[in-house]
Amino acid sequence: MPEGHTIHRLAARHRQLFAGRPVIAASPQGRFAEGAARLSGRVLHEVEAYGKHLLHHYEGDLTLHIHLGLYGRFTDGAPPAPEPVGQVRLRLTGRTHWLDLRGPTACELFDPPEVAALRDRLGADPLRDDADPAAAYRRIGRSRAPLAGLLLDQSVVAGTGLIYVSEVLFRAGLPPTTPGRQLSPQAWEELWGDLCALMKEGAAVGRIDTVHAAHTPEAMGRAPRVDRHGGEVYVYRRAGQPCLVCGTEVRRAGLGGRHSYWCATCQPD
DNA sequence: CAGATATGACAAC
DNA sequence: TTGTCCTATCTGG
Repeated sequence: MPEGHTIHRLAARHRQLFAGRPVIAASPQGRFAEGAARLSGRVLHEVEAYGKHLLHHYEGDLTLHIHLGLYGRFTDGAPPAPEPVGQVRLRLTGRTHWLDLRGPTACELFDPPEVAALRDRLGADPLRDDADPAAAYRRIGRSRAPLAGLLLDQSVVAGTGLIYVSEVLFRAGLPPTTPGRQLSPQAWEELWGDLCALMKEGAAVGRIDTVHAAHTPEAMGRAPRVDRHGGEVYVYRRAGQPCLVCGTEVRRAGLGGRHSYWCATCQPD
């Protein structure tokens, strides 16, 4: 369930549970056996999220790099750890908790140059203090590519996924096909500010809510919508359903290999 | 049960 | 643009 807010939450969780002490690492599934062996017994110094990437920095300049991709997920708990069920790529055990990782796109060990290379190829992360939104606008403002694609490009903005991009464009009243260079610096400033606010709230709460108070189920006199991703949203995965604001049928179209959702009335060309 | 689906990313055409 | 990775969960029969 990973957009950037989830990864930042996981970073805080892992820091709290494991940082400052040695951990035991194992790969019950076997696919990360070598890495787990190298890791095992080291002290976890710091945990960091960068966009959708999670980094565990261990003693001896060894960093565990994890990207959950579409399917990856973590579970944790207090001992005793359950018998591994399914494909557990990595199990960490600390003093007070265990942690299981399944189905990640990436689970690998990085040395410092590899960590630096990762940072270098990632764009502005709305959840990081060191984000550089001006650099992102330099890419966006001179591109003819659709805004949705630019915002999903992790080298432009890091941590945004389909939900946040669809929703922030709805809130800005911009269709996903808007050419990047059509966005004024002021419009970018607002978009970036909204993205930061939405994702910070998402990271704090643990779900994605993007619907303004005026359009909540209570305010509009409708039933709350419970979706698998667990929040109230305007357009994401609502194709064919009425727009929460104007009633127009929400549309969906393929855009750069991903789906894009929008209301043609609230987000006119 | 088989089949479809999923908030992602990358390689190969 | 298409296919592949990889795992769990939800759907329909």
